[in-house]
Amino acid sequence: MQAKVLREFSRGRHKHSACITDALKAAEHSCKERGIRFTAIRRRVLELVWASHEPVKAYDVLDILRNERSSAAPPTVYRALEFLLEEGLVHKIESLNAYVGCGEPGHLDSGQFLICSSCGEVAELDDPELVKLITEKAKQIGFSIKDQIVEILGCCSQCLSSK
Amino acid sequence: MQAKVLREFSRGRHKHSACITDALKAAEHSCKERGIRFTAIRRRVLELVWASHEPVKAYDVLDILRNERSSAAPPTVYRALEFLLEEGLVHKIESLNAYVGCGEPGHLDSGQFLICSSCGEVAELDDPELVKLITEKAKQIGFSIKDQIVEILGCCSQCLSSK
DNA sequence: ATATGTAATGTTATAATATAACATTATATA
DNA sequence: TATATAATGTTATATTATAACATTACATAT
Repeated sequence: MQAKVLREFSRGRHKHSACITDALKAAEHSCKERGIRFTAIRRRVLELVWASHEPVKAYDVLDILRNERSSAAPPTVYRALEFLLEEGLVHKIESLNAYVGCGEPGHLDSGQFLICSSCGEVAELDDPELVKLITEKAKQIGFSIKDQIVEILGCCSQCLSSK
Repeated sequence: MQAKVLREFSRGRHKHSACITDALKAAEHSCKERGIRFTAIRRRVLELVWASHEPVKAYDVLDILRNERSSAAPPTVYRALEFLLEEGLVHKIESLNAYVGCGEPGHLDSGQFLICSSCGEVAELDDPELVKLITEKAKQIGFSIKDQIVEILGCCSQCLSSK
């Protein structure tokens, strides 16, 4: 069984304005459906997170936001990120303290991330087989799962081949 | 196939001084074997990490160390932790920014962690099947793995049954 | 036993990440 | 239009981690 790739490594091509547009539309739709407010700040933070191929730091978002909105401060960004995380619109990469747009908004599992330490990009997989195996292992010792974090560190194929 | 449990949930019993002693002995042995210095600071930090059933924060270690050694400062602790991480004597739990003793020092894989949000304890598994599956999935998209982070959040059996 | 290079630790300062707490404003809807 | 709630503004501070340079301890070559 092949894992579904929710987010690919960019491989130099792919200036992903289309991804951003799609992500914003999907977010808008998903929020409207649930009667949740997709405010200007939240939209803009999501856009900034998507704007980079690499995971984005909260304070990098803040630096940009400050140029646009004099009132921007750490809570501005962290609240927006918290909202986006809760709504499944972004993921936090724990090992980097950074954020990426969710490849499939609204989607249930938390995703598995491949982190290339060479180019800094991150791919997202959705692999039900892996999720299932982890769930089974936990069950064997009576552990009830709320969330799974899978972050795979290494080198992507593009970077490997350009060495 | 059953995962090997490198570190168990304590379940109230198990005041684990024996674990600490074993861990220190194993660490000493492993360092001696490799001609690496297991200094007093490093030993003490490892001991303090092991002293708790729960993952330990760097600054909690520092608070204790300050009472024993007037020169203790953040770098004292972070350097010791960095050393212990490199030598495979402790693990960092990325989602908690905290550290646990490695259930099997010197051991190759990075372990899979079950984190109970109720009691705060962490169990460590070594599951070759899971490692293998992750490795295969990565391979399918041409990704070369350096390290795997698996942190499973939820509730341990003890806490589940005491609800 | 002493000199010497390297590794470890000491010391000070600061960077990077994140949250608390309370005030104000905007929005939905009764 | 009043009101409750959610969102944002604002200030301050907590938490986590590293940089940079000085000093000390240790291993080992002589």
